[in-house]
Amino acid sequence: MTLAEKAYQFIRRDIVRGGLAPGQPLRMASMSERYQMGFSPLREALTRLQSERLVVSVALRGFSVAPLSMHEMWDAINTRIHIETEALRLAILHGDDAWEAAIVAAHHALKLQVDRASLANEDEQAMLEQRHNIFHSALIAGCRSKWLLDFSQKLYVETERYRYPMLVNRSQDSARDVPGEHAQLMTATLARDAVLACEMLQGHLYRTAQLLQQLMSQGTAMPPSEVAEAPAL
Amino acid sequence: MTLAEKAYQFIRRDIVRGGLAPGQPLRMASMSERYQMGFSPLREALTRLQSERLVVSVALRGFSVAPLSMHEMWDAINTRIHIETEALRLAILHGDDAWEAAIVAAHHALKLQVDRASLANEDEQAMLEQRHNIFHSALIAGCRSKWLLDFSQKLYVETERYRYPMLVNRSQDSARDVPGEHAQLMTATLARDAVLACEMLQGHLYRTAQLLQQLMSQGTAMPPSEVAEAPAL
DNA sequence: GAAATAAGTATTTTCGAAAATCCGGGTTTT
DNA sequence: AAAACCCGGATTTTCGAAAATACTTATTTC
Repeated sequence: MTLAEKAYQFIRRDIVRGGLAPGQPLRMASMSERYQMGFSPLREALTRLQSERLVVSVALRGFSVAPLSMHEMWDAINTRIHIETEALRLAILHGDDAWEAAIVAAHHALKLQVDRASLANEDEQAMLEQRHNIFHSALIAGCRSKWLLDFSQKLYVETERYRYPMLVNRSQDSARDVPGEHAQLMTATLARDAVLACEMLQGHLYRTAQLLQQLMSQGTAMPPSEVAEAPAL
Repeated sequence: MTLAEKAYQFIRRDIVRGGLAPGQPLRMASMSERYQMGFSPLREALTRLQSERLVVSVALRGFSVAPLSMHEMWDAINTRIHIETEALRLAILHGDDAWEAAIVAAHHALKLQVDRASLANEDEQAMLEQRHNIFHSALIAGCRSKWLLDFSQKLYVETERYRYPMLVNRSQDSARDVPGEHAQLMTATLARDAVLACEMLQGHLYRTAQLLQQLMSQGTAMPPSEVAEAPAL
């Protein structure tokens, strides 16, 4: 793996987890110090992150971590719902045996990690997040559209940024049965019930966003942010 | 404007117009020679183009122009239809006076250029393409979703790659009244008839893709490509 | 005193060489 | 003969300094 690739992963991780705060300028000198590498791989990573909207830049004035806002979060969630339900619909239409098997496998691995993951351990949380991603990706993997998968992944990362603070104070979502939602989503998908599966997926994503909005407006987590309205579903 | 930005625009232009052929390796040495600049800005531009899928790369084996295929074209077109009709629906819902005015202006400018543009002149064709892009962007600009606009623009560029060879032998689309389609699309949009407008937009994009498929399978234009099926509308 | 100018510092961007890695061909080994 | 190994040349990737640009503070001008 090249240094530029490592830089990309490290910086991305630090932005999602808040180690690099929203709005914070990313000076080449300090980045070079922090990640122990020269300018070239850092610039490459930052350029890439810019195209994923985790980083913003102004010519000749360098890069900074993209800011967070309620409005942006709802935009990302709504767009994700639109993209992913379409992808899921297509996957249910086209998916083969391997697709189904991958979903079952991913769901099982996710369940194992949900039970295992302690709230305290950072690495367990990271693994949980990763398996969550793999499960959601597996659902739509059969859609046969590279573009939908690509967009879906970009939006997953973007929303992960907002979701991360929630993991810390996970007590809040006691009212929800997230593992249950995942199971139902999988069941509907494997039953090839596109309408139901899409509804479940939409509800799953939407409820998460609502919860995040609550948390943020309570100021329990997260930095500066204008608090916007949840658009009508 | 930085060198990296110029590099990005030049290379992008050359890929879309075919000056850099699909599959062609992009060696740093020759690129540096061709565009008269060092490696750094070139790498930055190529990294950016990679995230837009105009360029592909393998670690330590460099970059090359992304290949073209019928399958990829249909993926791009279908995804574009899905994204842009949603954006148009939202724009019709939320758009204000400035949005309407911009559409009318863009449409007028496009019409002027359609009448003016000769088939021979490269620069006139480029201007036509630019105004076409501006018109389509103006339609959905009111949608209030950065992500939808972002994705839409990426897909526009991708499909432009396929559309470009068509401009050369424009005789083929004599059966179609493209300016008429644009006018009707604008009218339906300004009348806030979302259903009709989305139908027109979908048809407009779909017919273009069909025409391209015809042209390609006739081998009138374009390099190597497996010819896939047009999916049912 | 305010605005404009200029000098000095901080920072980004770019360059070109050095380091690391890959590819092909030829040689040796099994 | 096939596989494994090594070498030389080609190419990418990375580094660190130089150039270009932005920002800050001090000085001059009106």
